[in-house]
Amino acid sequence: MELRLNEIYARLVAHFGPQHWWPGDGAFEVIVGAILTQNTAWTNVEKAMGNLKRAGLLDPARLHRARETRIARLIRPSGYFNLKAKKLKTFVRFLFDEHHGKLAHLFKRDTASLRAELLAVYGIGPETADSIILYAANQPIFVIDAYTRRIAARLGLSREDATYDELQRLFTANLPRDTQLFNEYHALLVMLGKHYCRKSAPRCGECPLREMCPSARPMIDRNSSRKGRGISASLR
DNA sequence: GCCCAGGTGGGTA
DNA sequence: TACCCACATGGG
Repeated sequence: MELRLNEIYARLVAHFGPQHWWPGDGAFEVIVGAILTQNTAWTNVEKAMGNLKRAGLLDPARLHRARETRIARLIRPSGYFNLKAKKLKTFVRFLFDEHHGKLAHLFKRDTASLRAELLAVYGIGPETADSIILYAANQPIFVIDAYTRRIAARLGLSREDATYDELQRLFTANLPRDTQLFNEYHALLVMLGKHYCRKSAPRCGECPLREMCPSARPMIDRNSSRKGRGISASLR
């Protein structure tokens, strides 16, 4: 298994190049982005983040003081704005109540306790918690998302109904525990998912993993027989 | 007009 | 535990 995960990574890097996700943005921006992107396209999140930034609210203390209704108005483009405003407020309240408003204080604890503490906060589930741990706290944990789930299933690495923890174990048990590797690997899987391994109408003909993917051919056949948008159309 | 997007929490059986 | 549902905007 380890060999395949290594080969997958090598192919993705060769195809997409290094991603450098969330490097320059501060840890707090990463957290806000992680909450706003829940079940939402990143382009919409960028609009909402821009609004928050212009309003000077990409700052724990200022966000803590801001009205929830105002936050909701600003993050409207990211969808679920009432819910996400509540989640953002809940997080900063937690940060100030438990950690003096300092992310450095929160991030001091070991990965397992940090994860447990984040999961206890309203609005933070496994993926958001792990995104925060990996991309904001820079601790080695593998993030599982809809793309990772779909790609792993199509590659035959996991069952369709695998749980979050099972998928996470698949990657962490077969890769060196390295923050930078986990960061790049997850970002590359998202790129693959967006461009080739889409939910409907996957573009297997151009996928860098097509030779090692058992679902590639049936996927192409289904599409080409139905709409003529399979490998022949993809390869032009 | 329809499907989809870097999920999560709450309710019901 | 296992489903089902609400939450909502914007792009293809």
